[in-house]
Amino acid sequence: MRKFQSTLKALPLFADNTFEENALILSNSRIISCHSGKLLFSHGDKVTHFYVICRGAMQIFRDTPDGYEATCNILISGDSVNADELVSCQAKHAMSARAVNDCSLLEIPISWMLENFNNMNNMAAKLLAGLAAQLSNAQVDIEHLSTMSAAQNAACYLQKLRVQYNFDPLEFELPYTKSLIASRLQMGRETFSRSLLALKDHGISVTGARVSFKDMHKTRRFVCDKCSVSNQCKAYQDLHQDREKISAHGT
Amino acid sequence: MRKFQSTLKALPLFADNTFEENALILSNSRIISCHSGKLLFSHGDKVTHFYVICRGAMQIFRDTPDGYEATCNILISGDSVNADELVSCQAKHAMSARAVNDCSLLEIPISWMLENFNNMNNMAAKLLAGLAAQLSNAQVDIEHLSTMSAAQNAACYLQKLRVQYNFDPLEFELPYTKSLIASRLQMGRETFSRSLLALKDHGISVTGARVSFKDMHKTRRFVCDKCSVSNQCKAYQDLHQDREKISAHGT
DNA sequence: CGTCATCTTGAGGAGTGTCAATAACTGTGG
DNA sequence: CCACAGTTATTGACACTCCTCAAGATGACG
Repeated sequence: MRKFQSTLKALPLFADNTFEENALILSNSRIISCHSGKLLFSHGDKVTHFYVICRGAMQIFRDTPDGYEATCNILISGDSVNADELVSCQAKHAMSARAVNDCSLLEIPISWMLENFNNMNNMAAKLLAGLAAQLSNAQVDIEHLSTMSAAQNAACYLQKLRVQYNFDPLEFELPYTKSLIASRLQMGRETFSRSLLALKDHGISVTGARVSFKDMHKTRRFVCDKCSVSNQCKAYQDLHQDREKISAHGT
Repeated sequence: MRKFQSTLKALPLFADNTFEENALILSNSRIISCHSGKLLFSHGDKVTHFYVICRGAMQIFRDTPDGYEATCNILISGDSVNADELVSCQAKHAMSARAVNDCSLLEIPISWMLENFNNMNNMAAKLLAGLAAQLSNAQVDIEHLSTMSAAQNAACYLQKLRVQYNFDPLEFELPYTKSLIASRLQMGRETFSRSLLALKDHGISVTGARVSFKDMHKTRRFVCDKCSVSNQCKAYQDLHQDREKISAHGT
């Protein structure tokens, strides 16, 4: 168990805990691996555990009435998967979660979390902060959906990816398939494809999975200003520097 | 100050506090009135206070680049106005808030809240629960925006109003102007108007501000099932019974 | 080289936003 | 009680965006 102490230290949620507190958590949890494509849980399943991503990315989605699946979010290392369900004491999962690539997850029983997270130094505050950040993101998504074109939405998402992964500001590779991104943006694959073409006029050229920003001036005029900066709240600001540490340890 | 003890007791956020705790809160806060149409705060203003609605309704909105304003939410008695900003320690308001009708608000300095809410029995948990509920609502909104027609959206919102205000299940009057509701639903006034006409085919007839449900079977097949039940989390389930108490005392 | 998954491109149509004109409602003052 | 102005709501016509279906292209991998 000792070897996972550094894993926990690298997760924002547990970073401020004492050695003893994290040891207590580790003795009541497991680190599981979830290989690419595997369902972690499905809509309607009983909520048994609270999960935090140590490595990899998870797609959170719901099944639409017409048989498709719509992606609500794509979470990465450091993110809590179901903090909202923990807090609102939901008995059943409202969404489904699937591994986008090979993942490591910290798995803590819900009952244990409910009894103990209030006693740990900053965990309640961190959970609050994480929820507030998620809410803020959701509100921005709503704003984007209702006021911006598909192309603007796509451009904003590319910006967000750049910030989230701390990518090279000029060029990077899409970390997910285009279909997944389109689904995340609540649009059809075809519309996303056409949108990427349209971005050429606004300083972003996309060939294959390679995204490159050619003219930041044009781009900045086209996207929403909220997406060029990190909208994480204070407690999560250090996350970028931590990502590498997290990935290094979470195996 | 004594007379406001019952006002606080009626607000879910403070209902579980002791007499002494609420006395402490009252001695560090004010109850202000905000008449219809008045701006409580604007986007960009410094965040100085945490607000809870005792009576009336507040429109939370943002200004769109093209000069209009888009409504994010309409909050009513018992709701916290800016719990997210409190928790994420934002220095400036991300949205604006305006009174839809004459309101009473509990106004607590942010600094005091930050220092003390962790010490009160259940307040941190209540704030968490409230945020989780808001997040869940936002996610449902996204789902609705991207998968349902304008008419379905409108029908769902009518259902939600019925639940939120605990209205007669068969007939009620819209509590806001149609323009405001349309804005809340992220659609044009005209589209909302046409949607209401279309609802006749699905068991809902709207004439003027009067909404009546004629055929629940048809309606239930048309709307999303999440909107017919309260999606508040446990801590807020008692709210319906409390609303009258709140209104009675919050003057 | 074939197979499978993913992505692109084209054509057509449903749904919603926009503009403009008209109608209904609200409150005020004569 | 009625006339008036101001707000709010409805209705029509039109354009545009995005979804859908269908076909073809590209790429990864055995």
